Amino acid sequence: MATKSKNAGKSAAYHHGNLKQELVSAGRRLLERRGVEGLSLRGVAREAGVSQAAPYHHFEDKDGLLAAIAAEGFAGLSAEMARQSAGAETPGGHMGGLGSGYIVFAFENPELFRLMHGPRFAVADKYDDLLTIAADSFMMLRDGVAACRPGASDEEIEMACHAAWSLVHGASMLIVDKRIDAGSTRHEIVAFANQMTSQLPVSG
Amino acid sequence: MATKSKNAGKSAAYHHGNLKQELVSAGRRLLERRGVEGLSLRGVAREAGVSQAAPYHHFEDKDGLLAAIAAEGFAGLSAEMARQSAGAETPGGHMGGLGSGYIVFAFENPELFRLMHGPRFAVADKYDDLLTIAADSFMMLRDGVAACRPGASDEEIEMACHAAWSLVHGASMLIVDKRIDAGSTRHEIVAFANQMTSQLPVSG
DNA sequence: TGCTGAATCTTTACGGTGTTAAGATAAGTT
DNA sequence: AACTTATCTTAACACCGTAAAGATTCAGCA
Repeated sequence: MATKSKNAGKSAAYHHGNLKQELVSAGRRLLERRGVEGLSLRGVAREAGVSQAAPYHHFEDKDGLLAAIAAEGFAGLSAEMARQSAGAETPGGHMGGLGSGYIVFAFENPELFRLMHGPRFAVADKYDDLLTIAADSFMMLRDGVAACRPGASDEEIEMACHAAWSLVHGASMLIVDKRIDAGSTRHEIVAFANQMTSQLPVSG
Repeated sequence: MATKSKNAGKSAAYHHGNLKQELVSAGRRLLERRGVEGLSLRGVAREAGVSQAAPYHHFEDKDGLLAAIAAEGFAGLSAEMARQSAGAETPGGHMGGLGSGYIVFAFENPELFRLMHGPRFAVADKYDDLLTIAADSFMMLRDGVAACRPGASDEEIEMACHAAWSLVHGASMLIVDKRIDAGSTRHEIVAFANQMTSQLPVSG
């Protein structure tokens, strides 16, 4: 009874409720299927079953939608880092988990990872929300590094943090680009990542 | 005298001699001006003063031209690495030079560096020429690492090499994406790169 | 209940893009 | 000279991002 709220029964032609989120989901789906280059706004609208101009009522332009997808990506990255580092008992182990999480996320979401670090959001006087959420994972790394070096100066910590970030980021990129073969299963990737991070002075 | 060869005087309407190389050069020019996303095949043809379909007589498609541009990029990368490491007297110093060259090249050719590591050539059953020349810089790194660890096993060397590569590649990417500020002059970048590579066990 | 304004979606259109097919022109060969 | 081949142009196609204008539904108020 009572088609009171939105979309009571099933026939959601106009106004189907949460197009915005559905466009983001459709975008993520197409992203891993066709790659960053093959991702078109019209294609996303098609996938969501909506006309080509509909997305413009929810996003300023194509980059706006991509920024929303990238934001979900950064949230997933932080979550994976938290997951892999949970339960570690030493600062070094915690650090290794963070790095493994970073690399595992890239391995399991290659196109999303590429989008997140593409040239689109480098300017970013817009997209500061994106930069904020993107900074989360960096802060996790920095805290991990700081915990490994209790008495170190700020400069030392910053440098070690840059090195750790560069190491895991570079490894992720090279794996995604298939220039390094780190295995094909999640388990192998974790092992590779642990060997990798163990080369850093912070976790020694 | 004799307008014997090609393009004797000046008026090169049809057949102006070396369109292929000129398209690559025009592409590199537009690349740093408008970025990877803003680079269109029609734009390159325009810049070279030629019709929109002319490039198809020299390259299979747009990716073919981009691959040629990327190949020049990898050659430049190897050259910069050789330049920065020349004259080093210790294996560690040599290693640091290689890393600095890598990072300096990325800093000075950001869009080219992005193109070189974009998603386009990851498939690469075509483009194996590109992969070959791209492997040059990697082999320089590997030899440098091996020289630092005379008695090490192959596995150890490979792992250390992957770590070194990841470190300099990640730093380059993060600098290009403006997520790390490593300074604005070539001198500052070299200093940053040296601090960075000194965190690796290979150069200790 | 019915009316009104706002939110949402569609249709249509414009210029730009990658790519192909057909024709024009120059260079090289015999 | 004529012929072949390489090179370049023009014209066309489907796709793309985006804007303008119209249609449809929803929410609140009489």
